[in-house]
Amino acid sequence: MTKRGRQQGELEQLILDSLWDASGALSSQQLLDLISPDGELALTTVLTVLSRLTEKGLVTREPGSGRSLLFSAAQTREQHAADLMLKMVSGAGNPALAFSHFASGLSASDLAALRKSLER
Amino acid sequence: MTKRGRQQGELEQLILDSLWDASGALSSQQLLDLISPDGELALTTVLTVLSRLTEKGLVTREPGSGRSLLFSAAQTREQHAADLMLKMVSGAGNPALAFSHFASGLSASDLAALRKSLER
DNA sequence: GGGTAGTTCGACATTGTGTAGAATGATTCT
DNA sequence: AGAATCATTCTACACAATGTCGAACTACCC
Repeated sequence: MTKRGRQQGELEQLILDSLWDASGALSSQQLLDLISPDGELALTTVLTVLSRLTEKGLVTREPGSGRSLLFSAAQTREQHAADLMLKMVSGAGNPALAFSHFASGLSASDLAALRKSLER
Repeated sequence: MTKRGRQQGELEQLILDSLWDASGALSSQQLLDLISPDGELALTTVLTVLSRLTEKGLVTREPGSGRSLLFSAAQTREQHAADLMLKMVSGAGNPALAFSHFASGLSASDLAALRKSLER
């Protein structure tokens, strides 16, 4: 067997979600306040995860005021979800069949949204 | 941090794929022959992975001839892919937006298949 | 120039996966 | 029945990804 392919951790996901929910870019300290208001986590923990997410290309960094950095998600939450869905399709065998299962699992409103997005 | 919810390893995927490609249920030995015709892997390796996949609910086992067991995938490849896609949708934030990204990433033929599967 | 806020480095624990030898248990052969 | 056989389960170890930080480092501000 050769080597592996990635995972998605819980804290990584939490941080990504926080970045997506935020209006703009956030500092590490702001992230910490959002994720762990009770001071459960250390700031360095957040920073470590942020650098790992950056390595994976999921987060970007830009200089903020002074010595600090501002972090933001590299893609929107929706683009990210869509990318993952597309990856599933490639490994789905018979896409037409997969789509029909997929469609039957969608809620009525999601189904309507999907139809609409295909209209153009 | 509390507990996790995992992903998919390489050998696990290979075994799932073999089960999906097979016409019917397979014995551990048949699986081994498919996956590692050169005898690179040990039979116990395959069995360990099979029991992990069974724990995850991805593989089912039934009694075969004699002492042996027959393994098969719990769902079709397409159902599995669809389930994963549906899970993405729930975490996608704005599904309508996710769908439009998704649609623009599909090939023409996949797009046609998706449209058709929504027609009823 | 020294203090400080914020980052990077290095470290250690936990868990998931790959890998397989040893132990167990059922089937069959004589 | 007792022995030989052979598939499964148990136990174990290695390695990578992730969670978690303390310590060291460094740029900025006064």
